[in-house]
Amino acid sequence: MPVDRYHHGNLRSTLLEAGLTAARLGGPAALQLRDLATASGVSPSAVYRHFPDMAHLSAEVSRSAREALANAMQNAAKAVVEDPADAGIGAIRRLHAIGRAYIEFAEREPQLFDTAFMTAGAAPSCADDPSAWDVLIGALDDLVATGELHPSRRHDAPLIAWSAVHGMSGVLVRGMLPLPYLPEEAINATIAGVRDALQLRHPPEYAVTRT
Amino acid sequence: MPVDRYHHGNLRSTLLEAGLTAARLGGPAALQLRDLATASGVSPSAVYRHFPDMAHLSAEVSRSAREALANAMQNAAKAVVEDPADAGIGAIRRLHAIGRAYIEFAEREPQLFDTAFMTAGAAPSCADDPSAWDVLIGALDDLVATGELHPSRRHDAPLIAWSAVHGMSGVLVRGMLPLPYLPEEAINATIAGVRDALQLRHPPEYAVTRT
DNA sequence: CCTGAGATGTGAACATCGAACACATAATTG
DNA sequence: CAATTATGTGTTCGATGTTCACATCTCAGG
Repeated sequence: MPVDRYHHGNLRSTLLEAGLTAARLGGPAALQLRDLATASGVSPSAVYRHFPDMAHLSAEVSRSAREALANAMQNAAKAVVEDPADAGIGAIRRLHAIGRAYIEFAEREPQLFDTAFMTAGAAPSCADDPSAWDVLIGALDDLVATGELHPSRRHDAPLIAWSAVHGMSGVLVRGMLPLPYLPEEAINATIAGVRDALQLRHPPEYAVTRT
Repeated sequence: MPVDRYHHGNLRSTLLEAGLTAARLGGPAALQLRDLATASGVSPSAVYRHFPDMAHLSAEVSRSAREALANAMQNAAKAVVEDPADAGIGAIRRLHAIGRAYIEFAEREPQLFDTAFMTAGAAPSCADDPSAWDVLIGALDDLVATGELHPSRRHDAPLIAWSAVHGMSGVLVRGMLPLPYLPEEAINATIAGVRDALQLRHPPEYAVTRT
């Protein structure tokens, strides 16, 4: 249908889509105005009708990447099955699930993860969009509500969880994990570390020793 | 002395120095061949006599930044005073010190920290240089030697400490710390989280409540 | 049904960037 | 002293983001 029309129709969203695809494959460096314009079947100057700047386009793509990350976490949390006999176990498993989803997103889509957090000290706060942070806050509130997390630990809990999970993601994305460690055990160690730091129970399927 | 000479003398180190200064002020984006050449009082093409590529120059500057970080950690560890009555306390305090030094380096020199870890999945391993990782390993071995860290926790310990400290650094550098948290308490929370995850003692001066 | 105004896309510029080349100059070595 | 190597210059090239005059489409109001 959209062939040979002088006007594109919805160039803005097409550019963002092309940007997301390019970022997934080549990271922030692949976000180039001329490439995205060509991929959208349009001349370079047309971009400026929808974005004041290449930086603004990149920022929007980065925001989309953060959204995709938050969605991955949310989906992982929803996939956790509740234990009817023990409400707290579900909350603990959800925290594990979102942490694991975060790191595995970084491992699965390293370039996109890099794009998500490429802003160099620009953003004054993270409060612009419903983000991974909010998903984490929700999970921690659940833990307090079910009595699994002591309220005195609630204040620092997001900082501990966020820094550990975000840090391990960055390590994996940059290929900075030294030998002989493997990504799989690194992820498990990080999740377990957060659990121990927050003094949470060990839910059955995440028991370290099984024998 | 070095005026109006056709040959610079030691252009390579001058370029690296200029690169480090530029990175400290403007981050990876400020590492531009022409600027560094001009700052070194030399024509752009001269750079290629000492580096095959701009990417190689940037990589060297990045390596220098990682070195500066490792030095900051090492110095912080050396500044810890031993307790003659309790050898273990010193080891615990050294772990705290190097973690704090890492994060505070990122806070003090965000652009340089960004430059230190700018490589996008390029490096296959981190084993190229005596790095922050080695300082961490040394501190953890000390903890085991003094009986403060249980040997069974030694294996995962570097992953836990590294991810948490590196992650909080990234959060602070990118200005991603949400309100109402302050950098100071975020740093304390991260250090305390690592300590709890590794089940270490609380050394006196880092006691949370003092009254 | 026009018709003109605003929205959207094009093409040809320009400045700047990393890079490549031939050439100039210094340092070193036999 | 001669010649080979090392190091720096000047010019040029392709690619990139950006701008501007112009072209084309859309659509509301006579």
